[in-house]
Amino acid sequence: MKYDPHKIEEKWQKKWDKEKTFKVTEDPQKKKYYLLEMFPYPSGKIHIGHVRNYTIGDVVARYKRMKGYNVLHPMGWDAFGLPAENAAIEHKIHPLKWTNDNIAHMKKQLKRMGFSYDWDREVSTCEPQYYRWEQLFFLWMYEKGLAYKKRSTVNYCGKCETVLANEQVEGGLCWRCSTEVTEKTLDQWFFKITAYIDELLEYCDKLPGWPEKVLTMQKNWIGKSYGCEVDFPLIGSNKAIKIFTTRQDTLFGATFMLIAAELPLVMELAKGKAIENDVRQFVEKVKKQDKLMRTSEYYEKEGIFLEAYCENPLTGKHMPIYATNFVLADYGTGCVMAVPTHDQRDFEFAKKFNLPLIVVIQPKGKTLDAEKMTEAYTEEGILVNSGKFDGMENLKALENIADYLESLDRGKRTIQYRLRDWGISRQRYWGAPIPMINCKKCGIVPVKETDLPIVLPRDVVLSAEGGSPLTALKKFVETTCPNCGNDAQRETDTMDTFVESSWYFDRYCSPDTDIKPGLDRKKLDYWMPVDQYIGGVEHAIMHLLYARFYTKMLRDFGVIGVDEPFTNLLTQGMVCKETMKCTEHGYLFPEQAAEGKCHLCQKEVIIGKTEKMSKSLKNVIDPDYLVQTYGADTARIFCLFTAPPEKDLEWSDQGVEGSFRFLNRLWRIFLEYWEDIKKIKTLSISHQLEGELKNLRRKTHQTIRKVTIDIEDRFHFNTAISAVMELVNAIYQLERPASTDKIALAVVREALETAIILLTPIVPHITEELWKMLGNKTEVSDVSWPEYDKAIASEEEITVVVQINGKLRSRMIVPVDEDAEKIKAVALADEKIKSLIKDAKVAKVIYVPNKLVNIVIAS
RNA sequence: GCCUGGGUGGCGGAAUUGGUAGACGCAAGGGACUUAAAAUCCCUCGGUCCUUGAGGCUGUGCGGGUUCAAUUCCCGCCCCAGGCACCA
Repeated sequence: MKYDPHKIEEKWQKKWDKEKTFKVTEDPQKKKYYLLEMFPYPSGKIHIGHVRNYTIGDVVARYKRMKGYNVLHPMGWDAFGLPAENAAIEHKIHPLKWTNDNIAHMKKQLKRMGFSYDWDREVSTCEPQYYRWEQLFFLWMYEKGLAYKKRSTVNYCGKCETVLANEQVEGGLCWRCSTEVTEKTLDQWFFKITAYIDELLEYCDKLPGWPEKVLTMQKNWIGKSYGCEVDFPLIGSNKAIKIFTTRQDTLFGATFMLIAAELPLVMELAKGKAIENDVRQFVEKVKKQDKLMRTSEYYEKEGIFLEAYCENPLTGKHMPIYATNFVLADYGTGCVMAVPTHDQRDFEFAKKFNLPLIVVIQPKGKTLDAEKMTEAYTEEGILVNSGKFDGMENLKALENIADYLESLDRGKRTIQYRLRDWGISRQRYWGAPIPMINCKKCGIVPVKETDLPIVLPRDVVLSAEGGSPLTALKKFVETTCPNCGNDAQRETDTMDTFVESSWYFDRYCSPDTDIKPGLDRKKLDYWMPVDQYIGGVEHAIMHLLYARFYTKMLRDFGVIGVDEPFTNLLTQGMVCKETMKCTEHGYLFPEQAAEGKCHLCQKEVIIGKTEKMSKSLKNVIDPDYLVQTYGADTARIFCLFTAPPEKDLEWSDQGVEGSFRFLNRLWRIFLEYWEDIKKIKTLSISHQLEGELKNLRRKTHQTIRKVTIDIEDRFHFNTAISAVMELVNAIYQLERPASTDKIALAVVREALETAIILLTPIVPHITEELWKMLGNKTEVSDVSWPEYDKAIASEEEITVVVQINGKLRSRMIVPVDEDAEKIKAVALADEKIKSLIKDAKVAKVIYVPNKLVNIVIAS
């Protein structure tokens, strides 16, 4: 009987589907476990990254189920987003149809993988019954001032008359028509994430189940810094320029002022001067520069003198004011005091424009000369040229100078954050409508709660040009003001799709609740928070921070009762692959570049960088072929075996074969013993064995220990699988006992049963089949996770190595936990060691129990 | 550029707290079985040197350091990946 994965897998999947094996309800008698994987964007087909993510999750879900937990393991669709609109434009399919077709296909693929989802809880975010609650929350947020409108800039293509996503800008040009992208200012909706900023930061230290690196990234993203706001009076005016600095210790060295070019203040200062036109041109130029690159160390620092001066509040010296490209408008006040002697960027700028340098920090034991400096001195030191603060250590002076500024009323201590409020407006069709109305008389008016949901209309035509199709749809836009009853217009911006993904895990707890607020508090109190969240590390900052913010907000609305949504987080590494490009036809799918030639023009394909698999780069692998050729169990075990979950996986076709071979090996050794072990009972724990059988039984119990630790503590499935492979190898190595040797067969049965149970979360189909063949009435997924016996698993003898000066010289086999002095004596008596030591003096003998002896000799 | 990770044989990886570097698997080579092939089973497999041994030296991105002992800790550098606020 051959191992036939397709037959076995489809049989069990049908059963799971029909019997709703993985459906769960709240059961106060059982301990709950909420396992969540990041839901997918329905891009068309599942990719290897999904298979990896969901296999990891499924192993944990099935493992916890066997451990006796009531496991919630849901799945759904992050169904709004840009690709649906692009598909609509390119293939003339409505985004809804495109999305739903993709969902249907991907759902089939996920089911074919054998994942243990409770499909009755499926959620699709583009459905009004989902986003209506998000619109309700929006109204509540508006009421509390947590949603507000503010002017902000977007990337705009004048030719397409369309707002472009960052992804749609290629080297400053529109991806469709290559027109130069410009900045456009619009009134947009923001969520006030900064209202929760300190709680978000504090809880970074209260999430022990999160990877340290993610918390560090979030802390840095929030970027809390302590400093001072300082006023620099404008000469010839009663106004002042306000700056933020964390380096008030260098204030006496500030010799000029820098302003971000896009600040309105720039044109105000230039107004009416001869340079006004030049300044305007400079500002336009800067606006076109890449925001990322502008602040780079190597980017050309540009600036223009505004023919204006301000006064240093401590020295009284006049400081020329420049507009520049390397100061960010949206951090701090957008103005920076320049201290060329102690900031490298300021130094370069000062050299370029021939501006004065004053040293205010002297390093210990050296004297800096402003004339001879070739770069800024950014280390610690002693203050000079700083009035009454001279001689003070610069770090200590931070406090004193802050006090002084406050006493002069020229500045005050402030806290500055890097994190900005969350802009959620999108000038797009395929998203949740923002439930607001613009009335000429009443201004911005919220939709009445009773009028929700504002359903996204279906009958729109999408094209590459002309902006959001909602704006053009009269029947959607035209409405009456809920306040005064006059004609008014609906908001046509839709919400960022990160809004949907900020609460879908709540909705899974009560997916069918259709009364306000769409979340059943009782059910949420049972399931929330998520015990284990698993997803790509690329979401480490934005998605996770937004979800944390939204959770705290919903808590304050009384909708849920938890402070944080995810107790434990596993960030899996990405699946990466090299990209392939044709000079004429752009990125190519692997099958479009067979034998290194473009399928359209036969031109040589350019192999590009290795990057995260993504549809836009077309460097994707279709998991269907894996399932078709080897079955879902092989695809699952391969994804787990190839690398530990948190590590990036660079795709290679090698290795799948080996995973398939292992399952066949398990199948064959099982068949070898099948007839003989069917009716054999397992041995009691206390049964004494000798020799090979004793060794096999020890290996069996050691394997339980190893696999349990690897799954429970580390999620290191690759080493768990290795351990089971070793156990299977050990069964192969045992000399085949006679059919009458009940004791030996019982040991083999225990080893095989153990291998099957331990592999159940990983490869659920083949194990279910083998378990049934053993004559069991229940299913293996309902079996309790096995416990190992400490006595059986323990070794009696152990290899201890002998080192001389840290170099391996000999090894010896000794009883485990042997007396230290005895072992040292045996090591020194070793023939080989003796001949190596000869007459040298033994300075020290170190013994690491059950591991090694290191003999230190004088050379 | 900034923030965060990572770098170990031909390849994926293992080494859990500073203690035997290379588990397990892939690829490769050799052998057995077979008319043959596939499948299967067995053996070899970091590099290098010779006196071919239960051998020596060397080896975890590069250069230093701490230690009896460093893939692991510290300092400096190189390379790769992710995120950088409208891809999700």
